[in-house]
Amino acid sequence: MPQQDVKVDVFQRDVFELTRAIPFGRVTSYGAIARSIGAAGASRRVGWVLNTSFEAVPPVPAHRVVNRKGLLTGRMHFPEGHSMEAQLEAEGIEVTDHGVVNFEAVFWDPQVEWLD
DNA sequence: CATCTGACCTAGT
DNA sequence: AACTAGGCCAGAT
Repeated sequence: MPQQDVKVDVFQRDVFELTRAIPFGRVTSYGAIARSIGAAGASRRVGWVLNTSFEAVPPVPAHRVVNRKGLLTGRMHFPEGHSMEAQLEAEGIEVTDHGVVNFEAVFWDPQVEWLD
């Protein structure tokens, strides 16, 4: 197996695992995920990987990942009928104008709060 | 093969 | 505070 594929698989596995650890009703950011899996600066790749997460089992709550300002930058990539905003609001997170309301209060930092 | 693009972020000016 | 540049790296053109 080519080295590159291994790298991708590990990165993908880590992103999925951490994203699944986001508590119900909380959100985190691409950069926070990247940092806590030892890939600081690779935040763009996090989004790329999450785009492959919709059919993963167990499910990956990709809707709980927003950008640093709390904006739903990934909202166009969600499957039809499962919009990011709808899923967040179903968890009690208010969303206005493509952004999480009271973002700082619901933000979950894996580095600080992810005790494994 | 060369460039551009993107679910982003940090650091420097 | 606004802006740019650079880094990340797989796909698309």
